[in-house]
Amino acid sequence: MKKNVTLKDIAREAGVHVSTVSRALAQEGRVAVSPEVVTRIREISEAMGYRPNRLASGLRTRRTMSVGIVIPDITNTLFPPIVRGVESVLEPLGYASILVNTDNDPKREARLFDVLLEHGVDGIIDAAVRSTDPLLRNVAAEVPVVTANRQVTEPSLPCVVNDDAGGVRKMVRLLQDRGHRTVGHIAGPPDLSTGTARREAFETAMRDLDLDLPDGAIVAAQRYDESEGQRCAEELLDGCAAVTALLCANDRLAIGAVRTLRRRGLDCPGDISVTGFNDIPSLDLIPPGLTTVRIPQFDIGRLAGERLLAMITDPECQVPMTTVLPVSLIERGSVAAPRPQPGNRMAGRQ
Amino acid sequence: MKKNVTLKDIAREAGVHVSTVSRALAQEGRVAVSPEVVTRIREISEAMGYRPNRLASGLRTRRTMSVGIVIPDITNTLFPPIVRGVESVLEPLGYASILVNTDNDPKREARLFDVLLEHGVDGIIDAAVRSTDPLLRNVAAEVPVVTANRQVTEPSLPCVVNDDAGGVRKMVRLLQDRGHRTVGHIAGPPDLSTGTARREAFETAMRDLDLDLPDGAIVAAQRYDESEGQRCAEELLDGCAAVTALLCANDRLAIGAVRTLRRRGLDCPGDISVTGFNDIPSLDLIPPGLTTVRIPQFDIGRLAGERLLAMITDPECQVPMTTVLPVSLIERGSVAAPRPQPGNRMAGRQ
DNA sequence: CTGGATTGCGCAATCGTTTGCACAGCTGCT
DNA sequence: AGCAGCTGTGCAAACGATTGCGCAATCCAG
Repeated sequence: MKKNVTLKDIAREAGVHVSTVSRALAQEGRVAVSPEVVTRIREISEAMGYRPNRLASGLRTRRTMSVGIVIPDITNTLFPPIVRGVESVLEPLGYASILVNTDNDPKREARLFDVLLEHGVDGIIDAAVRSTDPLLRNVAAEVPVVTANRQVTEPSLPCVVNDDAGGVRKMVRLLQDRGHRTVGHIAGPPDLSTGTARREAFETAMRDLDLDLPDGAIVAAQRYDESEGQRCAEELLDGCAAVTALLCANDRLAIGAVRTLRRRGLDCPGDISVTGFNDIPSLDLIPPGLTTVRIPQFDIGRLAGERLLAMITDPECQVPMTTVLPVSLIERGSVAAPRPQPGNRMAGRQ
Repeated sequence: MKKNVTLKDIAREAGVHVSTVSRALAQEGRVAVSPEVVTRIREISEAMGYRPNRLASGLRTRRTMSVGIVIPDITNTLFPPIVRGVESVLEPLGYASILVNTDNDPKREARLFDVLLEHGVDGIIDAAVRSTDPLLRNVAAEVPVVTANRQVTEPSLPCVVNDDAGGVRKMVRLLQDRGHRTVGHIAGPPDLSTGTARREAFETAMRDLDLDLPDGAIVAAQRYDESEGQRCAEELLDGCAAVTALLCANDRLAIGAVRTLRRRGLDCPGDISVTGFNDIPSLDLIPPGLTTVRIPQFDIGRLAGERLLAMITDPECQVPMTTVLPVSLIERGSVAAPRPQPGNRMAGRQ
């Protein structure tokens, strides 16, 4: 493991003081250095293969050129594009991203926040935040924080989120257009902003469009995953047989719901229509082709990155508290008109 | 942004010197500190919410408690489980992972290596390495490096890889069992170890099992993605009409190949069988259900993490140069017996 | 030609930890 | 009693970069 070349080495080579080297290499010093010296030092540092020591400079300046990205789980395909979006703005500037997975475990989350702060990250993007997250509040007191995709209830932290309400509204309208009157909702976890926002939007839209919302037509999942989708669909179908469509708070729930339908011998969309949310990658390849709401995953990350960057570079600057990104409806094969005779459903059920 | 509490603050509070605090907090100092002082200092540091400054300690010790993870692209579902595997061993010990995406771009890769080294990572796990990678060689001279999933040609760097050859062999034997005699191969990029290893294994297996390997039955992709799979399948079908099965070097190539078949009006597996490699997540949901080779993605990461950890904690230790993990065959719906009359294919082609 | 402003650079302190060394007090041996 | 060997703690020098301050040298105006 060979020794790295430092400012001192360059200074010795160039016959100047290390402070001069530092200033020559700094892009925009307020202290002037003669142009000739600058170019000479630049050349020497280039030739010697100088690589700044971020530890040393960070120690002195409290700026490490690194950020933390907090997500629930990188194997969930929703998040990688968000991460790439963040990177797309931070990486070109030389920032390193420390990525951590919380697995939705508060203990883990606390530990990971500590790890990030120990490393002195310049800022944090949190896509794993729960609606009420006391830890993050404390973290935000020490370093800039932006939440992505999700938000805290009290909008005390800048966030970049999707137009969840708009997406649900469009979807309910689509189902109404297709002739559905009784729509069930598999809601997301109540402790996540996406879970509650989409649920509230669903209830509002159903009311506004004068559709039927019987008891038991809404079941909330504990987690955003297929098995919960499966479980909730069972519960919902058992509790509310009248539904002709299932609006799910997220694609994975929807995939689980479709699986339940299949196991009950029901066809999607023939017997029951199902819709998702997010339009996660390769969703188009999975039958019956989920009709869903596409969210701009990459842009969520990108904008969150930009907001964070603004906060980092100018701590005084006022970034918008809430940035809502537009969503769009993606129609595939999982929505059809409801069967004319409700009796048909019973046939498939046997 | 409040100031952090430092060793000095604790020292003042405890009425001892900062060096004593440092030693009291260090898990296993060779210099003794009296037990009473240790517990008192521990309590005070706990009460004051002390958080060690990794920058300062890293500056002094050249150990930062962080590692770099280099992958081509986190949105490629092959890699997230590997990343989680690495984390599963490093995170509990308090390591932070700096994750970078190379996009298979050497320029980017060079920049990212610099970023990692500037931050003084204690080691690097590289899952994006090309067979010949001069940059990584230099990096490895400065810090421990383990390659995961892929390896460099000269096994000068410790690697944790899959039994590519074994997987291909099993697959060729399966196809033979099903009655195939002329099998095409969509090979991976020639600059990746997985590309060449699987291709060589394919050629060997075909020869060993005495199957037909006509000219044009092997086409190499430039990248591991669906569009290349599509393109290569076109080329292969045009150049070698006799094949009844396509063994693809990876799942994404296989998905592309299936798409080409569909566009040509050919059925998979009815007209042509197709197989993949890796068994990436949610592959089971995509029709026709790719028969593929499952690789232990998580374990690849986990073992790579363990190897790296060993190298970090004991620079003298000799870790095994090559660790090969067993793979298993996953049979789904994309393989069937070849059609008895080869003429049928032409019918579908019109 | 002189004096104040400006320019270019060096000096040294600093960021928070770690660690080799020194040293004081104590033990136990002769 | 004297001395070697502990043990527990303090001192101070690093690690590599940044930056306020000071001081020469230069410049320009009066």
